[in-house]
Amino acid sequence: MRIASWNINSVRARVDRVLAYLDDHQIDVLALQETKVADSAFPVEPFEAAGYEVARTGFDQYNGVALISRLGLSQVQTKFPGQPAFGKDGKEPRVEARAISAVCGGVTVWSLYVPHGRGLEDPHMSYKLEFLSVLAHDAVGWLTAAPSAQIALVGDFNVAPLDTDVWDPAVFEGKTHTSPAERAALTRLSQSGFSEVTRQHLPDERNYTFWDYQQLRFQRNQGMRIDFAFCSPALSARVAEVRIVRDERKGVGASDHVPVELDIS
DNA sequence: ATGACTCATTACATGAGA
Repeated sequence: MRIASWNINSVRARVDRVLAYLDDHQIDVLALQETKVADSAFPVEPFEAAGYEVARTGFDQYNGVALISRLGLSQVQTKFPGQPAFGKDGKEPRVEARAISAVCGGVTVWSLYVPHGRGLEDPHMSYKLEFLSVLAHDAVGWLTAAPSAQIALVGDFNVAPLDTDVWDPAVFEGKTHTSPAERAALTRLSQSGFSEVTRQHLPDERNYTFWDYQQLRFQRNQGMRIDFAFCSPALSARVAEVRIVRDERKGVGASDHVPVELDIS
């Protein structure tokens, strides 16, 4: 069984690329983030024509997550318990489309898009930390309830845990993604009993999953490692191989993130 | 030397991303 996660930065702009990727890489379950589309406009048909089922949640052009599976797709949830809401400038807070889960091939897969944070003092940062804190709390609860559960928490976590996960740590001083608070929030998730399997299998430094569109970041290999896969103990034991598909950053019309793939035995 | 990001939107400028 092969599970992949990919921040696609608009599924409509890249549906052909995703279809080609599913076929070329023989992906069984794909978790997408930043689909940037309302549910009513999601391109479900091309995926169904390729033999996949689709579950998605999206309200507008922001955020949006989806699961695409050819191993079944049941028990869909479009938020995790306690998932925090966000409202800017006094607007009514809303639980954004940043989490979706389903049971696919016997594994509960969560596609997660952690809030960006925007700035260390921005209200969006406390939202980000709360999002990760509640997620870690839920994760502990899921394992307590079912220690042998097969659960994968995959997605764009918007945190670079190590200095070697960015091309130049100095660039990020005073900014988001490398701050102690953000790193601590992600550490709490790794202390929940879940293991971050991409680091386990791919420990090499500067193995990035994102390169900004600006300033020739990809050509200069100035990237960030911010996409991860936290697996429950029973699922971690089945992870045979992990790949970061760097080639998907190449060419016209690439997302700024690349897929992360897990081979499950 | 050049020109320097991409996406979506009651679009032609703005918000968001990281």
